[in-house]
Amino acid sequence: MNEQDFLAAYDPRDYPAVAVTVDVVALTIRDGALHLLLIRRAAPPFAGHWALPGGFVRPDEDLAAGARRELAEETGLGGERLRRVHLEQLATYGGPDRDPRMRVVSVAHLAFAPDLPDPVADTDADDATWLPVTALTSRQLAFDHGRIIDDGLERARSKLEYTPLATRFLEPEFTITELRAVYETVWGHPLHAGNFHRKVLSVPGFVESTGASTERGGARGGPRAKLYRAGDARLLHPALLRPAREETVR
Amino acid sequence: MNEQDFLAAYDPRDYPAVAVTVDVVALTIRDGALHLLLIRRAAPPFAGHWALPGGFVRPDEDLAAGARRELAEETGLGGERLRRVHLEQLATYGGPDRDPRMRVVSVAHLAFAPDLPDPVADTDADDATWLPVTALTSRQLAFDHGRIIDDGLERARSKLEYTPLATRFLEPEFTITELRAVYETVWGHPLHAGNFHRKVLSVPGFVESTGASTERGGARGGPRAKLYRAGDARLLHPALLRPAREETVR
DNA sequence: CTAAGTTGTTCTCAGATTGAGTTGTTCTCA
DNA sequence: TGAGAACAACTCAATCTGAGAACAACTTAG
Repeated sequence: MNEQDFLAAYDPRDYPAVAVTVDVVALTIRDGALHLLLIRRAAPPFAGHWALPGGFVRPDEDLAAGARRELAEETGLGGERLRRVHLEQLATYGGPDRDPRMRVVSVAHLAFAPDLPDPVADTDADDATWLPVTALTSRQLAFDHGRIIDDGLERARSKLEYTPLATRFLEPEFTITELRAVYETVWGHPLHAGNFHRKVLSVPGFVESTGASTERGGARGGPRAKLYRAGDARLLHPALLRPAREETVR
Repeated sequence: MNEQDFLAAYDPRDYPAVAVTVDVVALTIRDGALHLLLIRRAAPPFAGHWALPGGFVRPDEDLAAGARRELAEETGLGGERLRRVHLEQLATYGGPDRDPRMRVVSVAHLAFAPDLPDPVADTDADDATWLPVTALTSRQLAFDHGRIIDDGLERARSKLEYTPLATRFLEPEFTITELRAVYETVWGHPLHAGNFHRKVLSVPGFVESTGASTERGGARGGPRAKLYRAGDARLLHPALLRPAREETVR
């Protein structure tokens, strides 16, 4: 039987309930480290554990809209700054036993945000914070959120290779060094400054010059850096590949 | 309110019903052209239109298991040959008005299969066939399946760049020329035979030699080709990039 | 059986891209 | 004022890529 035949004869109330939620893996860079927005659960199951921000999709909203709403609620963000956050669908997690209470199919999303203020104290009991991704063990995480986060991090690392989305971690105007810092913290290892510079400027549409420079030199000296903004490319051609990790063959 | 609080106070029967289905974009190569498994709808809505194979997720099954089951039902495939089909999650489509009857959230999957027999006549009224992807206009497709197919094709094209999954379109033993033909039909343009050969053999873990050769030369002459099987790499390093299309910047 | 044409595989070579290091200059801090 | 930092540009060798040629092993047509 296929989907449509089934639906034709289907009374929703007769069927085992499935809940559809959206969850968000929201990443940002603070103090040179990759951080993740998490919520501390007050109630069981998994009381005291960390969980991804998320909730039910509302009847009138799109999945992406739901994810953006959840992000807005949890960060207190709105308007222009919310619109600048990159949001994409990550994957959907729907194993029968993800949640002990009922079947929950969760459409996970991935967000890249510039450094944001600490989440506002929400009306509900749970508290939200940005946590460094290195500070997490999967034991401290609710449900299968450890797995979702791992998938999100891997997706983020590979997205930086072939899209200009690294710019979404920064303010609209940035220096090449700031952009390199994004790559270094997401990929977790240092890059050659000169080669990175050359590459970024040579990929068409990655960045465009604003003509201006920073007001001051670097914190510990050095000349003022030129400022750039994101270009109009959606994809990087050629890509900016991360150096092969030792074990290319496994 | 977040997901977990909500669920704690939640009685499924009170909530607007959401149906969760899995759909499959199944691709194969027949006679040198990329084909897609489609089902002709008998009943409205979209009677007479083509639709992706799919159906409800069962209470006890995983999303991936549901997709594989749908694929098995529609192709009549089982056992070893079904296991060899590559299946991955594509994306989830859940706009409020996708289906005129009720809210349906559909988790689309993408499958790569070697050339398969024509689908068996199923018990239900609709008939299933492999159709060349070029023969489709979005008008002839039900729901938002045109969009899903487009996303699947683009994903397939890019997966060939950085994974060895092109081998999943072939039998377990294949020649380099057959592998090149997969790339050419999925990407839609010819590749340089010599360079392709060099590249495939130089990427660690892409293919390994069986030591054997084909029984006969090509249909119109030429030497026997060496046979290879898929190697153990999950990712191609370095990737096999498709030639940049003219408009890299848009 | 032979000739003509096709194809798998390996080379060659020029051009582009990459990795690594150097240089020069501008700036901050002590 | 001097020392150190860091932006930006450059150099050079190693590698990778695109394009084409060579050649032997095969096919079919005649």
